Amino acid sequence: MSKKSPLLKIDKEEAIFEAALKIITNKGFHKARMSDIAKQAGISYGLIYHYFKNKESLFDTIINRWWEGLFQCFDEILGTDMPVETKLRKIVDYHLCTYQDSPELVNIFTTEISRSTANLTKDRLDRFKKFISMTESVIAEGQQVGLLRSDYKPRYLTNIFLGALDSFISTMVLAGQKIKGDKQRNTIAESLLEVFLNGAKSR
Amino acid sequence: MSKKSPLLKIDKEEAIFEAALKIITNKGFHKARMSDIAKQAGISYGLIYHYFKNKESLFDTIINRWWEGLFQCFDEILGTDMPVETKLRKIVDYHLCTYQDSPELVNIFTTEISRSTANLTKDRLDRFKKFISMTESVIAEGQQVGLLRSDYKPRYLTNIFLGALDSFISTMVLAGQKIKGDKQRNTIAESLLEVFLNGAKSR
Amino acid sequence: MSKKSPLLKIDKEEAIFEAALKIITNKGFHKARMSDIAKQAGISYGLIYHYFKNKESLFDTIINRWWEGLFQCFDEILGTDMPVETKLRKIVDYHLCTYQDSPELVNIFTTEISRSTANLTKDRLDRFKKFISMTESVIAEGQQVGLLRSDYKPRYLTNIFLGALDSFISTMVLAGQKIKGDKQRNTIAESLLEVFLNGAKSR
Amino acid sequence: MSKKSPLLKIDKEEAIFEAALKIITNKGFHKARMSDIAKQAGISYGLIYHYFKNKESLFDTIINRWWEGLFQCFDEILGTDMPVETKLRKIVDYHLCTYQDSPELVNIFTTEISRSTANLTKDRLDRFKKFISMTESVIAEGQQVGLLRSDYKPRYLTNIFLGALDSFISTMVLAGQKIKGDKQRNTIAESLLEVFLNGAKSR
DNA sequence: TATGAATGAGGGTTCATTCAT
DNA sequence: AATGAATGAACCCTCATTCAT
Repeated sequence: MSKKSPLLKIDKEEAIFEAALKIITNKGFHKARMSDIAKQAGISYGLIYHYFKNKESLFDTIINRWWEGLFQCFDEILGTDMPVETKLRKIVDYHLCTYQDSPELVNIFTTEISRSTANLTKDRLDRFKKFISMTESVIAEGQQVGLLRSDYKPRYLTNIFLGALDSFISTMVLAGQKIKGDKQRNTIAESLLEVFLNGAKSR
Repeated sequence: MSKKSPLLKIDKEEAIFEAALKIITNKGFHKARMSDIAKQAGISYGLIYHYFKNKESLFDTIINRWWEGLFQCFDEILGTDMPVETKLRKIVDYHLCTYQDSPELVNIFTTEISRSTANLTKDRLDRFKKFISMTESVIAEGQQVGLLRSDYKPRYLTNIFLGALDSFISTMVLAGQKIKGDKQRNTIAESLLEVFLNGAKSR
Repeated sequence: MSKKSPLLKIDKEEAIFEAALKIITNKGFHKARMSDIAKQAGISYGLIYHYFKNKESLFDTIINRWWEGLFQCFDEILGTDMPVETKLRKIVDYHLCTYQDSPELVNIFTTEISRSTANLTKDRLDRFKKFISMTESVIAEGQQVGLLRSDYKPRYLTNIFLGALDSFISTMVLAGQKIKGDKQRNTIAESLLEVFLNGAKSR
Repeated sequence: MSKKSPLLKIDKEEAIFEAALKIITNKGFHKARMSDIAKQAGISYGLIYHYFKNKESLFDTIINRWWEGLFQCFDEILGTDMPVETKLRKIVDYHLCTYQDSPELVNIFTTEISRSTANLTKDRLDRFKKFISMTESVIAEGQQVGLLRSDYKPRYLTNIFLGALDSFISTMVLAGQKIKGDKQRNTIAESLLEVFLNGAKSR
């Protein structure tokens, strides 16, 4: 019988993770202090270094969670015969669902990685390029099957697609908006896709 | 014939400005050191402080240049009877032309302001909101005149429009791409607009 | 028996305090470097900032110690029926005793606060004025009970009294003199008071 | 015929001197910037270096003016047969008259030299000690002729005398008081001297 | 003389990281 | 595992002084 119930290792690590998400979201990676994160997590700041090698690796852990989910999403998409519309919808859904669960995670991805060269390491850039090119392969497939117009480079259409998606997220992040319920999420996903598919449809 | 051609005051200030653009683009605002900027500008450390009050104000000067150009662009658009397509085209052109002239300026705007809450001051957020709402007014006009579908909120279409635009820029920034010549710029602008107008067109 | 006797937290803070006293005494507040103080205290540079917010607050802590002692001294004086001579003697004794214990503290008070407008904040000036006016109230009481001549403004006599006191201190400070033992302190206190009381006595 | 009447060399130097007096009085020697002084003097700050070697020497020039006047005062006193009361009165008068003419000069002497070890160089300390010992010789003479009590060391009485004098000055400086007219100056001088002479008189 | 642009050493402060307990 | 004191490199900014014109 312990007087208090200590967090398990995994819980403590998760607490630090969540704290880092919140602090980095609010102040940005550079202005986020390890002491801020510790305070937010309710632990002493020396302890962070038991769970994470350093600030950089804490950051990487956050970003990894994003990429792992996203690449898992692509695993379910690529090489299957599901319709291109569905594939695009899944990409959109991954973004919006993650935003629903953890707006901070999406925010950090958007501000610190997707848009910034400041924190860019080779590893990070590589994964980013991989993400772009996997999306592009879906777009290209859409052009091949006649869903999307072929007079533009696949890269152009990819930019437009991801740009529209990204912009929704960013705007909500900046405005501090939450996605309230699955219904609102569906509305956003559908309007996004419809405008894109309509605009880019083959004729 | 002078033995050397010393920089005029205005040139020196501009040299610092350009150096700051380059350094901040490469390292981000926080990692950019004033000493880096001085070295890049080819001047001594303290001289920056003759021309700019401090790092923050140097940053503001950069951002201001972007906003001034953009708001001037809107001055030529808002309240005129030019077609909505032309208005949207002008917004796109401002972004692409500025990118052509000074990719760094656009990059900094995109990474440090448009996406980041880290450097956000009230002033900066206000101007950002103003930009969004001015764009929205053009979109809404498009809905009123029957160019754009009215079953989506103007804010949604605005996000899609700006998102697509922003994404193009960001991708080029990340990839280190330059826009080569006016012809390539036109192609980008046209595909962007056509996809958007098609996708969002009233029917 | 411990291998070494580490300083307690409170001792470390006191060590910094003492180091600051010494350095500021020797070089003045402005020329005193935080690194000097750290070196003198035998600690690393950044540690000072664990104990004191910044240089200014370290300075304030020093000054506060002076004022707290002095105001406590007045608490024991004001509103009591002890003879005016005794009250004045207590004021003199506070100065001389503090000088005996910590010449640096008195020196800093004298040079950086009592005489200088350079470091004067509103708070500091207010406390100084309070000190003057409390002394003046003792002098005025001496005039009322017929101990001191009433043909001069109480403020004049106060100046003469405090001036003589201050001058003793300053001279010893400048000369690096120490008060050796209670007997010497008594001699100084008595000659000071006798000359003042004689010179200012009612007749 | 010049469009404006340029200041003579001596006037310009004097303008800098006066400006330095004012600025150093307000901000203290360390916080006083050369650019502040230049602005106050109405000249460019590079020009100060034509008239004064550096900041330190500008400071010395100020202090010298004080000492020169004071030592000249002692020249008229020492070795003459004028009564000791008159000699002391002349010392008091020099302080008060100088304060009347240039409160800043007296203030700087009081705050930066008489009380501070921060700016103390050997030269400055030597002159200060010379001043003390010349005053002491007058006091000692007073003891010899039976005007002042001999049971105290001359140095003690000197401290009391100079302390009272100094305190008047300091209080007026801190309060921003001016001496209005010769009559007020006389009152101050007389009360000071009377209290001292009474208190210290032989019996 | 006169200007003010230019230089750069110096110092306060922050904060990631280490380490003794 | 946990704490937080301790370390010190890094970086912004100031300002006395120099120098080209």
